[in-house]
Amino acid sequence: MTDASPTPTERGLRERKKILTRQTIATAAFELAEANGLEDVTISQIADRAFVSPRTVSNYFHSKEAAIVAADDNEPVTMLMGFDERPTDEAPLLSLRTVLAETVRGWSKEQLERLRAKEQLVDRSPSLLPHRMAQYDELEDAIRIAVAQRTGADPETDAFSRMMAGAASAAVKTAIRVWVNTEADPEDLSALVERAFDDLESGLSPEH
Amino acid sequence: MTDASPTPTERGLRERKKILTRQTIATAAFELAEANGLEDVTISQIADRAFVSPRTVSNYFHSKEAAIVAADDNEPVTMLMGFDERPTDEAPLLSLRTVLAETVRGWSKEQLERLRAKEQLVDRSPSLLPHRMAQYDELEDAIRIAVAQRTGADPETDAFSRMMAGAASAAVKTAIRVWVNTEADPEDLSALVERAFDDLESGLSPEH
DNA sequence: ACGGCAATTGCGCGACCCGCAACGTTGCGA
DNA sequence: TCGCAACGTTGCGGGTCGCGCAATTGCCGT
Repeated sequence: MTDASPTPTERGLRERKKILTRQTIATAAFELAEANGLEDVTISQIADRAFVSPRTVSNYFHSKEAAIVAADDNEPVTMLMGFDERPTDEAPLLSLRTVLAETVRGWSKEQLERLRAKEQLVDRSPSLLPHRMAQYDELEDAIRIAVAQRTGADPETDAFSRMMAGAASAAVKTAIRVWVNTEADPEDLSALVERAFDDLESGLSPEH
Repeated sequence: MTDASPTPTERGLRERKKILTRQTIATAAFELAEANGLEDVTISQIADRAFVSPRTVSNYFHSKEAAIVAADDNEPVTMLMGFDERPTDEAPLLSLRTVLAETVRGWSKEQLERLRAKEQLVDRSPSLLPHRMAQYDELEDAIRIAVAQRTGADPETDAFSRMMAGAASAAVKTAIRVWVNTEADPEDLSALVERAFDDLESGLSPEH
């Protein structure tokens, strides 16, 4: 995301098509960037590949960087699906752990492959990094709001839900980064998420 | 930062002047953005105010956004000063807590005021957000490397140091965000940092 | 079926990004 | 002290981008 409005809960064909267009553009941008390198991609190329006009590309994204990074959108909203169904008295950190690990476990081989490719592309092209970070920040926001809603706190000023959200999104980020940097891929991504949460639950004391 | 190279350890007049120029440009950019709004600031204006040519502004920063956000640089490297002097057997989280809280405590009234202004500017101008996030990511990187160095782990693949870094930088971020959103400013920023670390140490269990 | 509304498009302009080459200053060793 | 090599700064130029505006297209609901 990074751009535009809150994801509409897809009413009508109209909304659906809009989302599709967005994905198409993002995917086109990503594929071109991976093939040609970030610098050699222009908005026109992206537009051509996505069967829209250059102007439309700009309508959906501020910049080509934002478009590239939005490819294969692992949307925060999607990742948190199921959180509200967890028992209200459960510790929020446990709910998050469960839901996030579950979500990640559900990702297909192809999704995972694209995720890895995306992370590696970001590593190669530093100017993508800010936009990637903004995505993690979106996840953090979504978590913060969900947690605050459960605990009845004010999402803006409550330190605890903020800390929780920061820690949980950091866990996801950590798992992904370690997974990407581990050539051998000895462990499953969702297992890495679990391990990251283990660290959190143990107060980050060095007893690994 | 977000841009350029690792901060040189200021040898020679040359390096010093370069850093000064950078700061001057960033400050000019920030002040203009705060006065006129992000959209109405041009590189030429920034250049004029910093007494350099527009081309030089581009030499220092990829974009005006990056320049604005770099104002009053609370550099990660600076924030971690003192970490290496902590006893080697101390728990890394405690070292971080101590050093970061100390650093923050050392910020002057003016620095704090600019920090608040900067955060609020970012809130008003969403396209600054990715760059702001990249700054926090830089802090995270610095922490990760420092921690891995102490524990002798590989900074790239070690999950624990990554998690630690993510959590610690999230603590700083949390403290700052809460502090900014708290109109009354009832608590000191460094106290908020301490509280965030308290949450971490207690494994984020909801017993506040 | 049709009226309205939202998405898409083309145009145009001002800003931006960056390679290149010229210029001036700095720092260092002879 | 002097001179040269290295480096920061600048102007220029061209390609790209971001976006306001207005016209057009095509879907949607009644």
